[in-house]
Amino acid sequence: MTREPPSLTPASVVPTLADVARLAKVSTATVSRCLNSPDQVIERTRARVMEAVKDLGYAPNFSARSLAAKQTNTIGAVIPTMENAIFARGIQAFQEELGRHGYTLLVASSSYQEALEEEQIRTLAARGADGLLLIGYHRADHVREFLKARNIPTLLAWAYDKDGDLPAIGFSNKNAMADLARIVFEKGHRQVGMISAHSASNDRARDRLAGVMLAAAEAGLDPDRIHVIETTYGIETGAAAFRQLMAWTPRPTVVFCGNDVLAFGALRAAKEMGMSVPDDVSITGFDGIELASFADPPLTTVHVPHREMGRRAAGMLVEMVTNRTTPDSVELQTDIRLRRTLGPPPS
Amino acid sequence: MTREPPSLTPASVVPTLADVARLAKVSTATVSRCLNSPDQVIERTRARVMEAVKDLGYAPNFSARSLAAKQTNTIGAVIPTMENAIFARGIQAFQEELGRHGYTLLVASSSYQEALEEEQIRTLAARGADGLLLIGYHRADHVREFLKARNIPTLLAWAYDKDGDLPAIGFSNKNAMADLARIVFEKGHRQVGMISAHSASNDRARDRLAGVMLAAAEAGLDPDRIHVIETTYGIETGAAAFRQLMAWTPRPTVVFCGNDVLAFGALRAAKEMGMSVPDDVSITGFDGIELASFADPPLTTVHVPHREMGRRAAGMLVEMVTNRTTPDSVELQTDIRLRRTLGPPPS
DNA sequence: TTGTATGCGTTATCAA
DNA sequence: TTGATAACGCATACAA
Repeated sequence: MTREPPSLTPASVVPTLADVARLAKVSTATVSRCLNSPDQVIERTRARVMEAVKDLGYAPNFSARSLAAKQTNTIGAVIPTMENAIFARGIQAFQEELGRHGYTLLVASSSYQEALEEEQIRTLAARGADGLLLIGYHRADHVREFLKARNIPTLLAWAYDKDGDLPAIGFSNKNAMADLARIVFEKGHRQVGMISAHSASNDRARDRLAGVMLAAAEAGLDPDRIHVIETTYGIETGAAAFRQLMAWTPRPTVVFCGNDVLAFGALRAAKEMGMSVPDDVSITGFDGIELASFADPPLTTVHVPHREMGRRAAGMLVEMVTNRTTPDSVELQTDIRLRRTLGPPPS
Repeated sequence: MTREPPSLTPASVVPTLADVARLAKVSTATVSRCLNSPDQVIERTRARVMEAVKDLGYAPNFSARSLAAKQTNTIGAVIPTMENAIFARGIQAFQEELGRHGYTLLVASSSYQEALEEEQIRTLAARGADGLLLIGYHRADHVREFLKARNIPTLLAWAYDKDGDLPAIGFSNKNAMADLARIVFEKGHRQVGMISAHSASNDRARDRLAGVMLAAAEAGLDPDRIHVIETTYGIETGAAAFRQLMAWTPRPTVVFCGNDVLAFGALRAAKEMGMSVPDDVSITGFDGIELASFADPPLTTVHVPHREMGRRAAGMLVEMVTNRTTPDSVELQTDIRLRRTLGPPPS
């Protein structure tokens, strides 16, 4: 290691504010102003400073800036998993819009585990996230309190409840699923199966199930006749659940799936069992992933505007963070995509 | 705004080291040691400190820690887009493994635009990312120099070149595609189309194209007879490219697609044109996304171990960051999934 | 409009 | 084993 000279020159590998100030022959305060509120400094000196900035290739040290300014320009998001295309898609749009506002995204994932989500929330808070995006309403009380205590602007997505205690952007999972279920019951289905995500710590899953139940009740169906299997996210698990459902007597003529990936699994299992969809059994999904229309046969599902949700969530959160305001929740519209996996029950 | 008392009590909303030190009646240095190198402090005092930490719900301020320690425990990644399932999947695994090592992931996306990627790299550097994950080899010289100058450990993924100047974990896009193409040519195809991602700033796309060309040459095909269309990522663009290709004379009997999503688009277009796959035309993909086997008919493609790549990339990067070492590049194996979209050419 | 000086919450060096 | 105390790089209140 060679000894460095006493730093008359900008010797360091990465230049600092002081280096710029020295080169431009101004104080560090002026340099700082040039970068953060350029209008507060006269044209002439600003030009000089900016040139020094460029010459040195200076970029502000983020940690120092955050420490001094008490804000990180970072938004944290905790999602179940990026492997789920709907979150990947929404988060991508979220991140793009965040970028336009000068914010950076810090993502963490919970793998659908409540305890992990909590840990991630704390981590993001410790990292000084200026705001947080979380999925759905379900959350332990102490987590809500933590959020309150730290006073971190928090927005929920992928769910909407006009009476929720935190602002949200999303849709009514219950109503959306109920709308689909009504169409299904109108076709005459009376033997019903459902493959749901684990609902214990997942209000979206619960609400979708509730939607089916609601429509069933309206159609005069005995809720006890609806056989529900809860399983983890995945094609294989969806397939396994479908097989279980088909062993039930009387055998369901329709299987509602809590999301499109589970539906893909059900579809595969049906094919493997030699069943024809929709002649022997109808299958529906939820989410409207792009590939749903490529299934064989194309999948009936509820389409959700994931990108729009992500994009607008970013706008809302930036607003919340910059103005310390609490916006009204936003309800997005979903729409039903009727495709060939849904038909009348076999006669 | 009410005036705060001179802070005899831990008045602040979020507790600091000093608060903990005061409560535990030790110096801040000791508290810091308890957290970072617990073995340097005697059991008795450590217990006292830890209790204070718990009582106050203290969590270290990340910015301050980073500033003082000159490391952020953050790894940055710039990917084209999370909407591409292969990156979502790989990054998810990357992030999980990173978490196990105590690192946090900062993701940015370039939307497949070279200039944007550069900007994101600079942003991540300014944020003090301890290490960087980038996709593929293609990069402007000044970006490579920037990385060198800042001395940021950088790992490349989704590509492998034993002579590359930066360590990488991935596979040979050229060889993988050539292997597939050889099988295709053995089936007798002589009229060839290819739908490729834009290759100007994308070495993976270039290499896949080169793979087809290599196999074609081996099969004694005139490279000029291979019609290539470059397009942006997406189902619709894939479909449009396919239609163009089918207008070519003589009409291709096989269409290689640079990735599975483009192949899905080609499949859709074929169906819309009333063409039968593979009787009228064969179609192949690349990536092996999970839903490829659900296409109608199921898609022949090259399967890449995305999760493994992400997971191991995390391990390598952490190693690079902690030990300031440069690992050997790792070559992963891909495998060909022959499915029904590939058949012999129509007779 | 610009400069001075202080503080942000940690880590780390050096003594004790 | 522990405690003072000086960085770390920047923002900002206050002064000039």
